[in-house]
Amino acid sequence: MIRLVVVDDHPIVRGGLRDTFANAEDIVVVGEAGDGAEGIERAELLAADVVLMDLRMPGMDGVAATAALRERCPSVRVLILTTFDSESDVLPAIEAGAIGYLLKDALPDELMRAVRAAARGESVLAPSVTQHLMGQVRRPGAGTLTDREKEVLQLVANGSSNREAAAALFIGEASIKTHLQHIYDKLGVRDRASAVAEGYRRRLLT
Amino acid sequence: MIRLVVVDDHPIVRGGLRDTFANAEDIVVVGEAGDGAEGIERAELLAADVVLMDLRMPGMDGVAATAALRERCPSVRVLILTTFDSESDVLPAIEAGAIGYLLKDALPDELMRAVRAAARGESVLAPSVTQHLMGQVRRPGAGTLTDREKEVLQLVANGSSNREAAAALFIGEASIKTHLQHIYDKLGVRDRASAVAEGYRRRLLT
DNA sequence: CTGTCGGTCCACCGAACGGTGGAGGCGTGA
DNA sequence: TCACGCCTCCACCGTTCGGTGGACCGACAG
Repeated sequence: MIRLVVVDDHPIVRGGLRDTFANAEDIVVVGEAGDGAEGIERAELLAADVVLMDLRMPGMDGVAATAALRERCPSVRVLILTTFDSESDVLPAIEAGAIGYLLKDALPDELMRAVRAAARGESVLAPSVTQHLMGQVRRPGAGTLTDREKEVLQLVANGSSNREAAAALFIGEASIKTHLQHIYDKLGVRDRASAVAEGYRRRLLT
Repeated sequence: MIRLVVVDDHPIVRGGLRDTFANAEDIVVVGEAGDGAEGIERAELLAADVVLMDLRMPGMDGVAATAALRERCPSVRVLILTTFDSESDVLPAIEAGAIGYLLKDALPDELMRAVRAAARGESVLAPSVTQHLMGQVRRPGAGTLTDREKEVLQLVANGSSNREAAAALFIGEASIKTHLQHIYDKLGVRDRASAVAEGYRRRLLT
């Protein structure tokens, strides 16, 4: 029996999911929550196997909740169920440790199969989500800049030369160059201009 | 006699302004409004010469109202009177066609002189506002890249070197350099990386 | 305690870039 | 008709950048 916790800020959605899983004899909805913090609590308390998590919620959002839950209860599988499949939603969720990512237009049948797969530790992704992911994997080192690297990139975007960025961060020019090389590798580019462009596309820069 | 309409969402402010202008024998407050849409209506209906416009208001804000009013009644002078002088407030207001921009800490005397100036078609700006404006004017052509320049900037953002961009556009490398120089001038930057950053900030790039 | 990761730093080199000051052609609108 | 904006192109020069292949340190996890 798979113990499921549903986390979504809309009571309607929670009701719909409860109904859906009422038809499955191997899945039982043991708890519900209206925001991330509550979801973590319920999942831990009720010994959930799988958590169905919405992303956009008031208070603690789904990404933060997923990360926190993975930290505290690594055995719990988090399956994202949301309306949005933009890159800026998908990537942080996966990074945070979600095992799957479905869209709310999924059929009840798909949903149940996904929950069973998640319980077994397998990943299920909506097709459009797969695309985004492929795009990331193609770039080795996958898009996660360190804090320092983000600082450097921001300075470069603001017009700093390597020398100026070094002065701003109180480090040597050589370090700036090293950071930039790492940034180029991670973003899959070859110069500062396109690194800045990638930074904006991935919402790393403001 | 200068016919003035006051647009501000705070009744207190409107009252203060009415008092202020009661002492001027060449200015008469013919109407008031609490938001932009109402302000446009009043200004047109009452044949205003000058409109004193707040920027931050519920409903239609001052910038939108200024633009709409300039569109419908080009003879009406819009004088911004607000608390804020940040670049993000000032520039849109000026662009929208405001003839002057004062801050609410202006003295009554200054205010009246500004209204008279506006009625004559002259511009009066608060000192700090002038600074912002200079910063923009210093960049000639201000922010309007030509189609060709946008193409070049897009290519650079996508990682092209000057040589590659030249090949892509079937022109010489020298032309790319010239375009880039123009782009730097217009955007107020000194290198391709920050040009790309500005491009994203101004939504010229995708 | 031994990898691994993040951050710092070094040297060298060729290539690319940015700055400057031009110039000519072409179309549009005053 | 003439000025203006836009696009194209040229030469020269110093500076900066990007590429490579290292190196050391501290922190943290396995």
